[in-house]
Amino acid sequence: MTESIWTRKLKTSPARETLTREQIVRTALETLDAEGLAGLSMRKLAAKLGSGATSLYWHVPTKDDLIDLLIDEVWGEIDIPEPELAGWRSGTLLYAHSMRSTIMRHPWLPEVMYTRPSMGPNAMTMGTRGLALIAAAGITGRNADFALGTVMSFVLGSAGGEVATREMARRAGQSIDQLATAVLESTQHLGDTTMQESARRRATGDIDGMFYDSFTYGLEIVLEGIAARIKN
Amino acid sequence: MTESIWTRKLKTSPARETLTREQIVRTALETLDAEGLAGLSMRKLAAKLGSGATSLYWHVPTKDDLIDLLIDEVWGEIDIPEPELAGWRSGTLLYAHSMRSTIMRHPWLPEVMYTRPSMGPNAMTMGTRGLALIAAAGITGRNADFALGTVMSFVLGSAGGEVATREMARRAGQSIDQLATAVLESTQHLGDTTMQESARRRATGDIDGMFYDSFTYGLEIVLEGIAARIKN
DNA sequence: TAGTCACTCGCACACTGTACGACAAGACTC
DNA sequence: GAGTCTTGTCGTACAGTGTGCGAGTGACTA
Repeated sequence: MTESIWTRKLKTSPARETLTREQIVRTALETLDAEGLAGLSMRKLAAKLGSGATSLYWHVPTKDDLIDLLIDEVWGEIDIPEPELAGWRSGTLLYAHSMRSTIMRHPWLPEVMYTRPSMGPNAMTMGTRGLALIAAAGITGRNADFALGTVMSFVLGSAGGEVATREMARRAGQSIDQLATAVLESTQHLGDTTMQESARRRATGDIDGMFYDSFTYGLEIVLEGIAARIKN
Repeated sequence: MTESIWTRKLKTSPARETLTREQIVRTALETLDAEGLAGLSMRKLAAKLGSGATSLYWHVPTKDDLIDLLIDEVWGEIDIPEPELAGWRSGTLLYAHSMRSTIMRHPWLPEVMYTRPSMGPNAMTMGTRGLALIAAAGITGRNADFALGTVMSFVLGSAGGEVATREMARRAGQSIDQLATAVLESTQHLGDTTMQESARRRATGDIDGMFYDSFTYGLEIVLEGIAARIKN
């Protein structure tokens, strides 16, 4: 007998201070949320971790793979209720809202989604649980895939449009309200009264509320359309 | 009197061979369609035009601005029928299909859309004509903006998902069918029968057709949802 | 003939992802 | 204790990126 387990356990635990993939993912996520996709470079990330730039490549094959990890990490934040508890309709409603707010917390998501559709474990369970909700509505087979796809497409498209607008304002150094009035002014020069009115609606009143209302209105349309499909 | 208009006109036309913005936009669009967003660099574009790299910057302030021009250029390809001719429902259907096929022709579109929402002239008229369709359905004011936004969000999300999947296969050097069977195999290891069946549906049978069916199914849901909104 | 305008372009800067190979520290075997 | 293996770090280097700057050039005007 050379050692008690206790000291031995201490020895087995990382003796040399070392980078971990979890650590990298966590820090990368923070940078991404704070500075956007353009603000994430391997060198800056390494600096933030206090390591050499190329050390990261031992833990992660490539930057794109790191982003895949980040996407799946974030999918894990989405709540999908059990259909037994919520019923298919309010369950899907909650799911859509949870997906939306996850995207709002991580505004870089839509941009990368259209380059690298994630197939990680969290994306998988999201699919499973989503299909369970749709199945509770009585839709099965191919149509279940389609119906779930419709909800996800809408949420991604809608939330994506919102983050894009906010990003545009940020880039121009304006608040969204300032951007809205700027757009309104630019429509004044055109003779297009339809767009003028639309722009005026956006420029006057609470924009955050309008984004939210737009989302719930569209979600209602989608859910109502699915409900109509069931009855027939 | 110094010159006849005829010779004068010839003189006024570009005497020195010179780059034009239209030319740049056209060539950039070709490269983008052929090689994707990552394949477009200012140097390569200039080389393709037979000019020095920084010459482009006289005609276009920055690469991002060039992409804005390209986005609006492409919006111009979308057909939006007059509501008087098609009625709101089939008019919106045609519009959505036209938007989808435009995105499929220019697969880089979704990716850039979520960074730079376009506000160019073509985007404007697209908005006007879209709102006209919705107005024909009897929806006005805020709700018209919302309803149109729902359709566009769905189309963008759905078509975006499709191009992302195709892009993923391309990157892996596989056909979409090969990708689908690869995904099916990867689900075999998991005990998740729901996703297994879903993956099997995708792996067996015509994938192009399935993408199309998925789109029309979702579009039907959206239109039905809007129709339900009108009746009440 | 001189001057102005419209445009081109080479150079340079700061930055990117990442391949490569040298290095080191702890763990394992004899 | 000595030697080898595994795990991990990191400096250097390469090929690329967007673009600011300033010099240069051809055509037109006064």
